[in-house]
Amino acid sequence: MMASKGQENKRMVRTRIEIKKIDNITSRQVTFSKRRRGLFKKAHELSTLCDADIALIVFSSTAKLHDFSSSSTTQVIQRYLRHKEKSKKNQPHVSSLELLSDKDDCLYWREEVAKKSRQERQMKGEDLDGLNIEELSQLERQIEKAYTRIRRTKDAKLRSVITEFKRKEEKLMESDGKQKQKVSKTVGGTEVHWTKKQLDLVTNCEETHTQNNVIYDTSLRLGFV
Amino acid sequence: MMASKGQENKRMVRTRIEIKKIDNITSRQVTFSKRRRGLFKKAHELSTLCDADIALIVFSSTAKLHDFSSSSTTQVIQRYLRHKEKSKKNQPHVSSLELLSDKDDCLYWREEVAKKSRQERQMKGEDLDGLNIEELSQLERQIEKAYTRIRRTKDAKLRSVITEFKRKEEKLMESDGKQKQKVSKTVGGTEVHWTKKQLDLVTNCEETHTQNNVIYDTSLRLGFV
DNA sequence: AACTATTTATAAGA
DNA sequence: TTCTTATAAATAGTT
Repeated sequence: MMASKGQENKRMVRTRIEIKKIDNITSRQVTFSKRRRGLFKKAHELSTLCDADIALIVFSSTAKLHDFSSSSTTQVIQRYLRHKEKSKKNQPHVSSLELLSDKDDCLYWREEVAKKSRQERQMKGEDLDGLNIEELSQLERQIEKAYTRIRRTKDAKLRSVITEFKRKEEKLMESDGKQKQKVSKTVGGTEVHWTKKQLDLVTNCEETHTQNNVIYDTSLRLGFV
Repeated sequence: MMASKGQENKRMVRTRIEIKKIDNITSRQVTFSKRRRGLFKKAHELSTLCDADIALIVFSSTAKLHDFSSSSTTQVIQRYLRHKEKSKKNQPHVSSLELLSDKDDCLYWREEVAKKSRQERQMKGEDLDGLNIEELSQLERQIEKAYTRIRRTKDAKLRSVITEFKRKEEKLMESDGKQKQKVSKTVGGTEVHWTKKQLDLVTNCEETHTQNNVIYDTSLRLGFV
C-alpha cells in the first residue's frame, strides 16, 4: 500500500504537535475522541494499580459531558468538597460580608440567563413558532446585518493573511538575489510558500462557502464585500 | 548500543504489566507518582488541544488529594452537578445542588449571563475582532443555517395568511350569491381585501429581501426553501 | 474506522 | 526522589 513509492513524501506520517488549541474543528473532534479515550484508560489504570479514588469530568468544546470515576463521581466530588472545606477552616474567613440577598440576586441572574437563552435559540433559528411575521422579519434583518459584518471581518482577516504572505515572499526573493524578478504572481501562485497551518485556515474557509443549503453569489464572497 | 550482546538477560528491562493493584507498597507509590504526573499532563493537553473543560480529582491510597482543572475544579464540579440535575428533570437546578452555596450559585449565573451576552454580540456581528478565521467561519455557517430556518418559518406563516384570506374571500363571494363565478385570482388580486396591518407586514418582509448589500438568489426565497 | 511511523509514557534498574 | 534506558503504549497524519 503506502504512499512511500517515491522518496519525496514518505515522511508525512506523524510529527510532534504543539500543545495549543486545534483550529480545525473536525481535526479537533477527532483528536478529542482519541485522547479522551486514552485519558480515561490512564485514569482507570492509575486507580486500579495504585488503589486511588478518582473522578474525571470532561466537557467537550461542544458542551458534551464525559465522566469517569473509580467509584462514583458524586461520591468523589463530595469527598473533594469536604476535604476543601476542612482545609479552609484553618484559614481566616473573609467572605461573610455579603450574606444579604444572594438568593434574590441569584433569582435575578437566572432569569437573565433564561431570557438570553431564548433569544439565543431564536438567533439560531430554533423555537420560532411563537413569533409573528413582524418579529420574524426583524430577526431576519438582524441576521442579514450580522452576516455581512461577519463576512467582512473574516474576509479582511483572510486578505491580511494573504497580503502578509505575499510580502514575505517578496522579501524572500529579494534576499535570494532575485531582486530583478518582479513579483506579481497570483494568490494561487504564492500558495506553495504558505505553511501547512495557514493553508489549512484558508481551506477551511473555502469549505464553508460550498456547504449549507443556502446558495450565495460566490463572486461577492471572493470580492471581499 | 543495546544490551543485546548476550541473549540471556536482555529481557529484564521492561515488560508489560498487568493492570491490577500493585501489592508492594513502595512500588505502588512510585508508580502512583509517575502515572499521576502522566495523567495530569494528558488531561492538560486534552483541555488545551480540544478546548475542553476538565476537572480531575485524585485521592491517593494514603488519602492525599491531588487535583487538576482546566479552569477551576469547583467550577467544573458545579457545571457537572447542574448538568446532571438538568438531564434528570427538565427542571434545572433544584435539589442535590445543595452542595453549592448561594454565593457560588450566583457567581455561576452571572458568569453565564456574561458568556451569553458575549455570544449574543457576536451573533449580531459585533465584537468580532477577537475571533480567528476558523471561528468566524463557524459563526458564518451558524448564521446561514439560522437564516434559512427563519425564512422558512416566516414564509410558511405568510403563505398560511394568504391562504386564509383566499378562503375568506371565496366564502364571501359565495354568500354574495356569486357562487357561479369560480374564484381563481392571484395573490396580488387578493391584496385589496387585506387589512392595513397585514399589508404592512408583507411589505416589511419584501423590503427585507432587497435591502442590505448581501444579495441572495430571490427565486430561492419565493420558493420556500 | 484502520493503518503505521513516530512520539510519548513508563517499568525496571541504578 | 531522580535519572536512565529499553520497551510498551498512545497517537498525528494519512488512507
